[in-house]
Amino acid sequence: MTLNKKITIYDVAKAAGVSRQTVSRVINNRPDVASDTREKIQQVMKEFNYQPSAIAQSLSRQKSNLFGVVTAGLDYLGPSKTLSGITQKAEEMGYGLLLKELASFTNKDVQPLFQWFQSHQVEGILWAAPEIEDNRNWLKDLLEENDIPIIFLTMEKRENVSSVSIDNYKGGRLATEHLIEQGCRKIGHISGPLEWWEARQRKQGWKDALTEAGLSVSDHLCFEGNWSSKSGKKAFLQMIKQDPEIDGVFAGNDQMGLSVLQAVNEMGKKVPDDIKVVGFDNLPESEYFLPPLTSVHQDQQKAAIAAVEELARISELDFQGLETIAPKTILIEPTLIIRRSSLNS
Amino acid sequence: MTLNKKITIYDVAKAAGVSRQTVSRVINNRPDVASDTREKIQQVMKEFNYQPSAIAQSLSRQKSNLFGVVTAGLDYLGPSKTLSGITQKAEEMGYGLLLKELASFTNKDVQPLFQWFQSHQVEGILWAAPEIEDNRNWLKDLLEENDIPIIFLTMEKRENVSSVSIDNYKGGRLATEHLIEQGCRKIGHISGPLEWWEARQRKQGWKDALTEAGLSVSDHLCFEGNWSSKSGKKAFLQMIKQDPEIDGVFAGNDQMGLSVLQAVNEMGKKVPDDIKVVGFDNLPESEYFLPPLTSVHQDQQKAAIAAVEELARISELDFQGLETIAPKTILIEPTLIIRRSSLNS
DNA sequence: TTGAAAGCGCTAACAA
DNA sequence: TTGTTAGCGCTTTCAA
Repeated sequence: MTLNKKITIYDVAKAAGVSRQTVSRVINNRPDVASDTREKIQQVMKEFNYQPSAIAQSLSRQKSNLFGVVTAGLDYLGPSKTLSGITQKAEEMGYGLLLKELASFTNKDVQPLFQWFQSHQVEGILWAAPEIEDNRNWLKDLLEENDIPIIFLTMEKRENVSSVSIDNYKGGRLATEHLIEQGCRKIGHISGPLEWWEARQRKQGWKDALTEAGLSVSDHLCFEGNWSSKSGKKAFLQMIKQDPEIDGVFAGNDQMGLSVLQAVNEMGKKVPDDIKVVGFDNLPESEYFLPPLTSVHQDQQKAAIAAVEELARISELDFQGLETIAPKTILIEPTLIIRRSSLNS
Repeated sequence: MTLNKKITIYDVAKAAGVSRQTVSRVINNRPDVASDTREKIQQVMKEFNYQPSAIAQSLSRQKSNLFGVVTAGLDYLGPSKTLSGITQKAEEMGYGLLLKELASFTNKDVQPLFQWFQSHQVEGILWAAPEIEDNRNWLKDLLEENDIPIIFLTMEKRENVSSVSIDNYKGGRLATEHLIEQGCRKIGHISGPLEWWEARQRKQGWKDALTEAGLSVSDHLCFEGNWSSKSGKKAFLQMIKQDPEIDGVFAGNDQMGLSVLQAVNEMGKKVPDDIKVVGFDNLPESEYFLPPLTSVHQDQQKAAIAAVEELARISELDFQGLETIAPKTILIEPTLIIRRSSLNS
């Protein structure tokens, strides 16, 4: 009893000797069906291996049970961890996912994307691509034109939009304050690309921590990388040339932190004795660097879960026509994982 | 002219003073519309910001333009690189993607998943989760029951199923042969979990390379890890205890390779002078390990692209009712990236 | 507890 | 070149 023709509700109804509506009631677990009728129908459905068409249901109910997800840079660890959290939570809550990956981080032509989602009747959109440069400029237009609930992961707080972000500023402070506690007095920062909001936040955290501790924050203490190990090394070499007395480095991510470890080693100096290093992201491998790298841990999974929950809440209310949903900004706190690279021996 | 009520083809037709059919023709770029009629309609569509409902189109055409994607372990690098390739290529070819992530690698209850995809009328399925243990046991049942075209990424060759895989066996050989060339005579292997097909393949490549070179392949030369740096270190320590004369290690991935570097260092020995190391995966960071790690590079992007192309081909033919599509197994060749960890100084 | 009729938004087949 | 008629597979009234 397989394939050939697609089984429809009509086939089931006919075989069970009832009307399509009654079958529909069974599908939707309505109470108003005689129990023997129900059983009969269920049996036929099983026998035919019947699957109601989600498409027909969506059309009829005007409800798709689908969320749209926008990601970018899936070959990076952060975005895919976030996506993983989204898939798990969405599954748990019974939502399907339509996935789009931006071709580039700075893609600004988001119109087609929204139209596509709209035409597929998604009930909400999870925007899980990082905020870079002015790649949120379309937001104001969007808010007027678009009536699909949307939630952003990782972006600057805005009053009229819901978002869930890791507190990168806090992370920057945690890292820097720790280095200060460990006795560092000249703490450099290798930032991510400053078009990234996250990179700017981390840098600001570094800056404020230094200022509060009464330490100097001159420009030649911060160099910009592009997240890659290669760029981190280059930035570090420039930095150490400008100021050979640097005794602490806060790297914008672990990859750049890794290359600092390498560069220090090649200079014939020692981490942590001569220079202490802290990274960001807490890669699984960081524990195995030489020496193991202290790092700021951000729980992207947690952020993703919060985002899905909030979106479900919003879209549910939206569906019921309650328009008065106040946008909400959720911040997730990072934590510092301390390892040898930053500790006095 | 935004939102409020959803604009349908009917609204457009009325406003343009034509029938819905004619509008439909314009939507689908049919030639048989007078050019002034077409312009008029297009203008109305623009004015109303009209978007045809993909759901209604799917139902009517019996064609969704959607592929289903199954992934697992998105927080690992491999699966997300693969997924990234899939999204890019699918986008390029005009397919949307419905995404599901398996809760665990060894999930065997795939029935609901298939039913869900089926109910959404996906035109094909990309199975991008690794083959582990007997998590392909459902294949035989599936092939009978399921009529959706499906293509697997990374699995053992099977006559009746299409798949695209990296040639892991070849990768294992490349790594090992390279170590032999560099003069190693006692080459150990730290494998991934042997329930993984990929891990078994890499190991077999190692074994065969040794055998062909006339080197011994005793059991205490291979230990099993679980891909993590931690497990790699443990495996290496066991190995070196059993046979202190080991002068080369082929690690099943770069993470485990990394911890071998660490462990050797802690023993007071040197890589590559005392022990040479090769990894697998060629992580971006591997270039910055101490010393930089030689590694087998697998182009998952390429595999993903091939898979999408093949699936599109199959599903297209399938849609036309041509049932005679011979399953195809595509193998992608890995390459060896040579760095200091394996070179004579 | 069940069924008939209408409709979700669109397209295919046929006529005009 | 355009319109009419019938669906696609299901759900939602409303009536029986």
